[in-house]
Amino acid sequence: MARYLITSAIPYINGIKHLGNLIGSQLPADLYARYLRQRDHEVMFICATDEHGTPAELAAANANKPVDKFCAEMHKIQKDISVGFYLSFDYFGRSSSPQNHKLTQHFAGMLDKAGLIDEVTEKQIYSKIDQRYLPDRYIEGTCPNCKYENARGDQCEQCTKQLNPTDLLNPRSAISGSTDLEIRETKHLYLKQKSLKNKLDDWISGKENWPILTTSIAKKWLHDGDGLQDRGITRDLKWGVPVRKGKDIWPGMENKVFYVWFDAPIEYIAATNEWSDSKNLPDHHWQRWWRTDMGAEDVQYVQFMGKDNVPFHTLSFPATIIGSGEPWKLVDYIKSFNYLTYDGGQFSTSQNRGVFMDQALEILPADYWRWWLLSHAPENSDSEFTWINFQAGVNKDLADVLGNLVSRVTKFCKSKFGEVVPEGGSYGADEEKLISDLQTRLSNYEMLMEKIEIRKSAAELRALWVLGNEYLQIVAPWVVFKESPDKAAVQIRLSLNLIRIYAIISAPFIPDASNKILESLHTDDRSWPTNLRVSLSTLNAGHIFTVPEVLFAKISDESRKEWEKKFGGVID
RNA sequence: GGGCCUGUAGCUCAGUUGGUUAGAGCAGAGCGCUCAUAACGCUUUGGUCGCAGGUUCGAGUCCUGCCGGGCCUACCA
Repeated sequence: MARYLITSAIPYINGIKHLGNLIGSQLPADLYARYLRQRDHEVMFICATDEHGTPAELAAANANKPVDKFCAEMHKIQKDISVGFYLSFDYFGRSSSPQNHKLTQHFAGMLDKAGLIDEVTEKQIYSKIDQRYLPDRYIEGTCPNCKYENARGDQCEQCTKQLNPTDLLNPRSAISGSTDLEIRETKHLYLKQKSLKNKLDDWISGKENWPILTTSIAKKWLHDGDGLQDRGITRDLKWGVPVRKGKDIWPGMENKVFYVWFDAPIEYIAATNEWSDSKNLPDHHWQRWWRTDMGAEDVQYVQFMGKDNVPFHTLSFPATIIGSGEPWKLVDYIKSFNYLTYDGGQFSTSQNRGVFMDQALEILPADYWRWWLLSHAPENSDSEFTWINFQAGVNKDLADVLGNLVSRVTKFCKSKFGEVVPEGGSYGADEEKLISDLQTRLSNYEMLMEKIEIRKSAAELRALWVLGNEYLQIVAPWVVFKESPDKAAVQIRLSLNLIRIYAIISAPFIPDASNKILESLHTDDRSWPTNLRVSLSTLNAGHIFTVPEVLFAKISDESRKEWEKKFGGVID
C-alpha cells in the first residue's frame, strides 16, 4: 500500500464549466483516484474552486451580486455538479477560505524572508468609470499595426501582433467602453523566479518520465528568450487574499491582494487543511500529506491539468514551494491534457456553444459522459466531441457490449434457473481459456491504469467486456441447457461472477453502473480480483440476485439530432 | 515572428530504441447464433502512413523543406 496525493486543477468560479474542462483535469483525476483506492492505496484527492481575479469580480457585478455571495453560490453549484458526475473528491475547497488566506500570506512572508520578493513600481492603466485598474486584455482599441478596431491590449486577434495597452489607438475599457483612462503608478510585489531558475531547471530536467506536453512547455518558459522572468504576484483588486507578510502588515501594500495564480495552487494545500478542519482533525492530519518533515516523504503527488495550466504548475508554484525554504511536498508527476473541441470549434460560453456540465447531466446519466470522455481523452492532441461519435461510442460500448451482456446473462439465468446462482457442473477447457484470457487483459489494464494511459485503459477494459460475450457465444448455454443443465449451470454461474468482476474493474470509469450491477447481484464485495479464480467463485450456488433494469438505454437518432440542434450554438 | 504538439483505413485512434506482407474499435459486406437492449460471435472489404527530397541494406518511425490543424507566447485564468 502506498500513499497518493492527487490534485485536479481547480475550476474557475465565473461560471459552469463545460465538458472540455471536465475531461481536462477533474475526470481523469477521479479515474485515477478511484482506481488507486480500489487497489487499497491511501488516497487524498483534492479539488476546489478558484475564486479570485478580475473575471470573478466582473461576473459577480454582471450577476448583480456581491462578489463573496456570488462565489459562495457558484461554489455550491459547482460542488453539486461534481457530485452529479460522481467526482470522488476527498474535499472540494474554496481558494477564498481562511485557510488559504493564512497559508498564502505565510508563503509570501517566507519568500520575503528568503529575499525572493521585489517591490516594483510600475505604470498601469486605470479606468475612472470602472473604478479599477485594467489588465491588458481588458483594454480594447484600434491596432496600430492592422487598424483592427477590437484589438486587445495584450495582442491583436486579427494580425496576432503582440501589443502593449499603450500602443492601442483610441483605447477604451473593455468592461464599460469608457475612454476615460489614465496611466497611474502602482506598486507591486514580484516573485524573483529568475534567481530560482537553475533550481527549477534541475528539478524539471530530472523528470524524464513526464509527458512531453508537460516538460516542453516548462522548458520553453525556462529557456526561451531571456529565460524565466520574475512574476508579479499582487494585483489592485478588492476581492482576494490581502497582501501580508505572514501575519504582519506589508507597508505600502495595504489595499492590494495576491494575484490569483499565486494563491490558487496554494489552495491545494489549504483545501487539505479545510478537509481536516471539516472533520475536526488536528493539523498533522493534513500536514502528513504535504510536509516532508511531517510524514509526506513517501507520498506520491500527482497533478492533473489542462495544458494552459502547465507553466503555473511546473514553474511558479514550485518556485513558491522551493523558495519558501520549507519542506513542502513538490509534485512527482504531472498529467496534462490537450483540449476537447466541439464539432470542429471551441467550446464557448459567450456563444453558448457546446455542452456544459449541468446540461450534460440533464439529458443523460453521468456514466455516459464519463465513459465517452475518458475513452476519448485528449492525451496526445486535441480531440473532438461530435454527437454522432458520442452516440456511436455510448451505444456500442456501454449498451451493446457491457449492458447487453449483463442483460443476457441475468435474464437467461432467471428463465432457466430462477433469480439464483445455479448449482452444478465444473470448469472445462473453455472456462480455463476464459480465465487465462481475462488474466492477460486484466494485467494489462492494471498496468495502463497505473501509467494513467487513459484511452488505452478504456480500450483494454472494453476488450475485457468483449471476452464475456465471446465466451457465452462459444459455450452457448442456451443450447447446452437442453442436453446437460449442469453444464449450463456452471457456465452461467461463471458468467454471473464475471459480471461482478466487470462491475468492480469498471467502477473507475462508470461508478454508477458499477453500483447498479453489484446491487442487482446483491453483493457489496468490491475487492479487486487479484486472484481471478477465487474472485470468479465469490457468488456461490444458491446466492440470490435480481435481474437489473436496462443499464444503459441507447441514444436514439431523434435525441441525437435534437441535441445537435439545441447545443449547436449560434450559426454565423 | 518564435516555440511546442499534431497529420496513419470513411470515422476515432494504436504503432516501443528504424527491421520481414502497417494494427484495433466503429461504420460497410458476408456467414453464424437466437440467451439478450434488432443485441452477440466469426470472417471480410478499406491505407502511395499530409507532400517533396535526403540518410540507411532497410523509414509510418531519423534529417531537411513545404502544406494543413491546434495550443502557448508570461497582466484572462
